[in-house]
Amino acid sequence: MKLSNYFLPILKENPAEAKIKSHQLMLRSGMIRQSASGIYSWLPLGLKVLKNIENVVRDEQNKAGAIELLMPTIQSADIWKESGRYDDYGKEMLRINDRHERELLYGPTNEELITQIFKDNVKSYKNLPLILYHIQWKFRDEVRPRFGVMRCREFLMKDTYSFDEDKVSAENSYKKMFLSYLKTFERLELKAIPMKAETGPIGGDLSHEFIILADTGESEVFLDKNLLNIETKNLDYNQKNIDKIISKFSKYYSATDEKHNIEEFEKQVDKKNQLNTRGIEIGHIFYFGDKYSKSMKAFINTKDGKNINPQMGSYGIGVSRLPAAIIEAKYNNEYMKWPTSITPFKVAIISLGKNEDNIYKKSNDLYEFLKKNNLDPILDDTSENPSSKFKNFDLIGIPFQVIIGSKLKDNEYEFKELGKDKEILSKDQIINRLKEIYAIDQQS
RNA sequence: CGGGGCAUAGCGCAGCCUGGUAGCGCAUCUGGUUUGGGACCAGAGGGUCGCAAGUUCAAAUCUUGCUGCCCCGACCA
Repeated sequence: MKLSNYFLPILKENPAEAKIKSHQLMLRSGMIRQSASGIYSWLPLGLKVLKNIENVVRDEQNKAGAIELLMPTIQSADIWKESGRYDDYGKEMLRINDRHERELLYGPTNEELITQIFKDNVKSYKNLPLILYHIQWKFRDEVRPRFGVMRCREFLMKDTYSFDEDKVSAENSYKKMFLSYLKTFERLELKAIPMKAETGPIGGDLSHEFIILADTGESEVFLDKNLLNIETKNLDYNQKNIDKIISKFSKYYSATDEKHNIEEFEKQVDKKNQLNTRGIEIGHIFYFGDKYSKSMKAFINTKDGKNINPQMGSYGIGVSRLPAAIIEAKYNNEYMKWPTSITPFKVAIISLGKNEDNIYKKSNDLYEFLKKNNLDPILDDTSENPSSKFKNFDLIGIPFQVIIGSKLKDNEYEFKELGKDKEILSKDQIINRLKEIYAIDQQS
């Protein structure tokens, strides 16, 4: 992409309404714009990040054996009456009437609809376990939307639903998702800590929140510092592995303020390892048994000819919250640096030349070359001042820059990884370097 | 929903107290100079001052009502 043809409305100053750094940065770097309280448009740069995150999440779901489908945003009130949640959900649910005065709603979650789909189409234990998911927009009429896309009303969520014949099998599905979440957040370069959680309106008896530590987080958390050192790289989806990693995490104390128990905390955790800080919830998993399958009368036949309600779980990741969460976790007050797995462009070429001079031509050649090699570059071909270009690219956080100016010889390119020193490289060296970086990333 | 605040050009703000028909910086457009860390000169465009009513010869400014947005709390991916 050439910047002169792109849509990247950058703001030099922080809009007054943005109070936390992720919100400020997302507005300033032209990622999002607010259209109403808690409702946002995603501009091209923000959309690229969002889509890239979505793809990482999707890839890990697929690897865990979940199968993607797509349910609508608008649902009929009928199924919610059946499960009993039409009244329970209260004002947070956006209710709509159509022209025939039929009651509809903008889905805040999809347990009812997926159970309906399941019950209409699955009858046998032979089809279990079954794990289905979708990535779709949700609406929750929050009492107080705030912090940009962090707590907004319309948001993109990945929600997965598992169906199993019995509790043991259901717990395996739960553990699979547990692992999948660790791997997903690892790829997003986030240190996510699973914590035992309240089940809330979804109900059930087993639940974990995945929380990243950040001063601006909405919940207070208490944990053992040892949790921060648990290695989550290169985990496979085999049962041994899953049990091992889960037991590692369960060994140490962690809780949100809701579940926090001071006595246990003091007893279990050495003074020097006690950490009391704030966190952002980026994922939440639940096992809730037959809560929905029972109320909505979903049955399957077992091997010995009985009819039973399947055991269910649901698993959410706040996809549209993640760009903000990643900024909160990674922005160091000087520059933003996107993880290579989700960066909106793989490399920025900053041309300091004028239209049609040699520097411009050299920049353009490199641009075409990188493009051919699938290294999705963005070329700043505008006639802005150099300093303004540097500031803008530091702001939008593309992790690698190639700067081309008059100081360099013909086959010299200034290569810079954000936060590190400049190097002078040749064209081939740049390609090789970038291919290495991004290929390694794709393998994980 | 309770408490607090704000609303003037795309963004950041001044003007309001003491009423006289709107201004600054950045951004945008034109011409020229400049080009390695937010440049310079000259010119230009852009606002029914959130909406409505009232007071007044006259309202961005005073009064009342409404709406929107932000912050703190209870709720959540």
